Amino acid sequence: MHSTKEKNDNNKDDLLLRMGLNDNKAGMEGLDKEKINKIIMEATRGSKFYGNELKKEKQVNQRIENMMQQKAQITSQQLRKAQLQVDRFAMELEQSRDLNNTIVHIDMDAFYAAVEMRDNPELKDKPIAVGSMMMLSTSNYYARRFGVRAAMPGFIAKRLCPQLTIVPPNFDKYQAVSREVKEILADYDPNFMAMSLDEAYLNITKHLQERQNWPEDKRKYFIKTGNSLENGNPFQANSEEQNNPQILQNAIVFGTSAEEAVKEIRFRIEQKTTLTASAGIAPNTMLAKVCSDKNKPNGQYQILPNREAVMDFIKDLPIRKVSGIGKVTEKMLKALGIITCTELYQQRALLSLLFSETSWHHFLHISLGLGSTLLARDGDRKSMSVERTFSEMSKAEEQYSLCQELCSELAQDLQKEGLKGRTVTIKLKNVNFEVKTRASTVSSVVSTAEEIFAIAKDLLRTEIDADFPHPLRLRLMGVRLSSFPNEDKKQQQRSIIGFLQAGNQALSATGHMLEKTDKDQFLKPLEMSQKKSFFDKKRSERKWSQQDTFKCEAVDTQSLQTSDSFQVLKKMNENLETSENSNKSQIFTCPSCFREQGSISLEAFNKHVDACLDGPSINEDRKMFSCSHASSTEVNRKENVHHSFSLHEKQDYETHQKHSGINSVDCAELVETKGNPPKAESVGALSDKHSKEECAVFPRESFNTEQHYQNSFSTVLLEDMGSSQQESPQPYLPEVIITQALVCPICNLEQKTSDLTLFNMHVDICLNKGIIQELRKDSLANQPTKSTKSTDTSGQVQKTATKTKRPGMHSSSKKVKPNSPRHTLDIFFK
DNA sequence: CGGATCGAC
DNA sequence: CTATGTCGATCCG
Repeated sequence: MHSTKEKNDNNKDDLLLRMGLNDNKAGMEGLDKEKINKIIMEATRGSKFYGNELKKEKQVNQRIENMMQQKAQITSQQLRKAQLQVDRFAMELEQSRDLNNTIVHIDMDAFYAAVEMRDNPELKDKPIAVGSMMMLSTSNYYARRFGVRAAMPGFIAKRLCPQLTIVPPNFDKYQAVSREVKEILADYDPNFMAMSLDEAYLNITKHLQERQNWPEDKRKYFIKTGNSLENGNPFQANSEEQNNPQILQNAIVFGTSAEEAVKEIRFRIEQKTTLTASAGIAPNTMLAKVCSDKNKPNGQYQILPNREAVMDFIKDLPIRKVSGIGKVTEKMLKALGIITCTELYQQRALLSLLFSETSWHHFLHISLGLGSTLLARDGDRKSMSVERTFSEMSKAEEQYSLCQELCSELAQDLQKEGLKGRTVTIKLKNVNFEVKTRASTVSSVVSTAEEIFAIAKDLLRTEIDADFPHPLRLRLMGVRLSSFPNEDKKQQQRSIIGFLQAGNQALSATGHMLEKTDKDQFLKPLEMSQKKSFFDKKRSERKWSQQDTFKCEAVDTQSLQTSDSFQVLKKMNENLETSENSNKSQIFTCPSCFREQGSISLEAFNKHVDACLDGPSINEDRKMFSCSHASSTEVNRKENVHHSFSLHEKQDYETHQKHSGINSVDCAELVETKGNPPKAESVGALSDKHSKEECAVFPRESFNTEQHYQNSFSTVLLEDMGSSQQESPQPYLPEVIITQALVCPICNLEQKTSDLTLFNMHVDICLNKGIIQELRKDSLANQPTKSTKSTDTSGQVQKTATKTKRPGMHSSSKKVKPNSPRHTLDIFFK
């Protein structure tokens, strides 16, 4: 449809505008976006690859359509309810916000290409890429002006930029350089986490503390003006850095701030390797990563450790920039009108109904600017594999022998790490780019080439037979081994600890444990798998995941007018304080109708709340939510706990990278050179954010054959903070917008926010500061029994309709064991 | 557990 | 001619 297209284009432009990317710097050599797209299209159209891309695109579109149907069935009550639940969780997250760490993300600029240019002067001032005709790992900024990107096949890059020099990768060299860089990084955080050869996270919190007392000497570095830097002072061109560090003669003194420390790191890297790096400084890894992208190349950016700064940064941030949000997720969320983090936050209730628990939790973290503050050493390897692409192979005999070869290679790699596993998986990709995997698990571990091949061969044979009389026309084959046994001793220990922690988490569910809710910590259910069978586990997870936990939790300040909120909260707190055990008689005030419910059991109270919520006579004026994502209170600083892990670098990964052909797409590079004009060369930069954005091979239009979704959605993009959340079969009531200043009744300070949610959070925190700790201990002490609540729950409430299947909703791994009523209350009062 | 898919580098 | 390789995680059946 015509209008559809227009809308999309507008959205895109808008996005680009917000990202500050939509200017094509004219005058420089290079291509504009249209030309790039055209060339790529021509090179692509009609190829098998393209056909498969279209097919995949259709599947994604289908998923979106399903999602939209589900969305259409959601009632306003369900949504309201979800809102309460989600906001309760958001509140917990807010309280667990930890701003006390200084996390740095270091990212070498166009790493492989930069190394090649450094070591071969011929390549200076030329567009180059590292890789092969088949696939490029990275390109320099010059080449990027022509649309040449990482993850692009070389032959297409050549069409975009005929002068392009493609140099084959020298992984050994990159590794050596990487080691040099890591030596520097270790000075600032011995436990830093290397993500690849060119990227690492550091927690420099401790370093900064010590650094405060350092004499100038220890922060003083001499500028090397040796041969390698014949062009003069490497720092000279950088106006930004010129001010701060004191430059005296040939030395620079860096300050004691985080920003200065990171400048020092980058300075030392450049001095040592003649390569530049970019960096991001923030209170958590998620933000640091995004930051490092902001002033790339050769720049840095800091988000100051206060909530306001974080929220400000997050506000217009396109979700796609966040690690973990890929092409598909971006598209699905876009279908819901979500592009920025603010929009992601605004739709949180809906998302909780449409996505799995892990997914919407992740989304909520992102939209609140939360992330991991720990650099957890990554655990033991879970699988090892080999795969290879080749020109079409149709003879079964060749296929078997190739399979055998792969098994041998795999066995070799396995031997290096002394690994044995029980599951063998083969991967096949045919000439149409369709991928299949077939797995088989045996009862005892295998590791030799012969053992693995015996299993892989059977799997392969089955596939060949299945297609008989036709041969398999393959372009890729792979073999993987997984299901490694648990390392006995340690594993058992960990298993016990893990179990206890899981218990704690389920019980306390308060800030304490929640600080770990980042992606990294989310997972790790492995301990449980020993106790229960897989299916047992799944079953019990499902059982507890949803409905059960709902009732009393629905009580939430969010839904209340501020004054009422305070009253109710206070009252409930009093009740809690005085009543020893939950299920006895207590006095509750219904957050929906605001009537005291007298001395009733929790179940009864829950029933009442449900009735109130579900019933027709809902207090329609009730404030749902204001959307502002803006600043608010400075809150709840946690103690600075320093976790130290043993040094761990991802050597495995890198080693593998090394002796496999062209891999490791340098996806990290790219992007917006606009806001901050790059120093030397490299201007222009075509819009896309390459690291992501489907490695940009295809013009968006080419695959978007069915964009009509965009229009069929009733979702309304919010123009300002007060507008309704979204349209649904039963549209929402307009929200009440609080215009007057909000003054916290506890601390008496005016809160600079018009966002009720945030204000309520503040009040809650003020109110409960002291009490919470006690409640936590309390709840831990009183291990709740499972109580009658679940039956109670099943008795009424939703159940039907939309509860079908949303994209997954395990209460994955760890959490949410049965919540006792007592516990639920506990959660509520934080 | 098996298979497909996503995402990162 | 010519569109990677390796790993971890999630979700669904």
